[in-house]
Amino acid sequence: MYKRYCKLQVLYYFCGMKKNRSDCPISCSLDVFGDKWSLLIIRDIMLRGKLSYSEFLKSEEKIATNILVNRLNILESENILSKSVSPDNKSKFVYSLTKKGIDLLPIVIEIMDWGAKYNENCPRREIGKKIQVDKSKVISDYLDKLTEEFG
Amino acid sequence: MYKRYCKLQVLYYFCGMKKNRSDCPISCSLDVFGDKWSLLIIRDIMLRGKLSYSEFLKSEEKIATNILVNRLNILESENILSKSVSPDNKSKFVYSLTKKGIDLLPIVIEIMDWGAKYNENCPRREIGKKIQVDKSKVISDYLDKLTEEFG
DNA sequence: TTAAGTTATTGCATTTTGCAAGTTCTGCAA
DNA sequence: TTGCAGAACTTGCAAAATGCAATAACTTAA
Repeated sequence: MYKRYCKLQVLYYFCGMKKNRSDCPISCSLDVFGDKWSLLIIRDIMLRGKLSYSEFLKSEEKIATNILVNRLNILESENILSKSVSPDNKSKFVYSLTKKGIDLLPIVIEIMDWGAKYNENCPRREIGKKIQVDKSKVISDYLDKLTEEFG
Repeated sequence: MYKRYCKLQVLYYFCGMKKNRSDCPISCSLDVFGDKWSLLIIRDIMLRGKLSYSEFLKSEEKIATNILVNRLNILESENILSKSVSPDNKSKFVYSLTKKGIDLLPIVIEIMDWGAKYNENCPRREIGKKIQVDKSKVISDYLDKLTEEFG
């Protein structure tokens, strides 16, 4: 029963919501991931090795289950994530980044760097420190890693 | 009368809303500008030479007046924008980017590049084409320009 | 066929957004 | 000094999105 609902949700997304506010690339991008949750899901899968609904749910920001389902559907509809049955556990789904999703990496890295620079209460972890030393190397290294893993 | 209200809005922002969802720098950044409008205001001032309330209001995405006031207050409270009387027209305010605001440039550029790459209906303008050729040069050129203008 | 793990839905309260209309403020010119 | 026009801001209401807690559906393996 809820599969049908899920498909409806995707359908609504494509039918009703496809109106971009303008043809500005920044505006169009924000139409897709301009909210407080989408890029955190991307972060989890991109930098923290999380792959499944239940793992995303455990993140410290405490996303609600309905919001998570909704965002996963949108990101899948937009071809940023793709969903498949886990090879390890056949009753489980795993999400992977498409090329389009992997290409969000520089945005995520820049946001992380800015956030760490201007928030005293945000400690830089390994990756944050590496970014300070050589940001473009971090990006190209992760790009290779993600391409190997998902691409 | 509305000046007092404006100060109240800022007060509410500082008192009530200062709860970051986590100490992750990405999450903290999104707590500030993770919505569909804030970065469009930044874009207008950063790349389009817009400086005032009435100019922001004219952008093609058609932000509502109450949302615009709210976001300007937040961005000012967060020390991303600063507000002053226009030297040209004393009955007018102009906003300028702080250092913290200028440092959003790489994020904005990366979002623009991604958006142009994955939206056929988003034509690349001059800056979009320059980004394809040499992104880091575009960033450093604009950084110089913005620093001279605002910094 | 049932238990355990995983994913999805629902209903309701709260918050945010969108929209349209109106208000206040400021400087300037008559 | 008054009135006007441009600019900035507020308000009220409807609509949409979010947050929360409880529940339901699905899948596989035993």
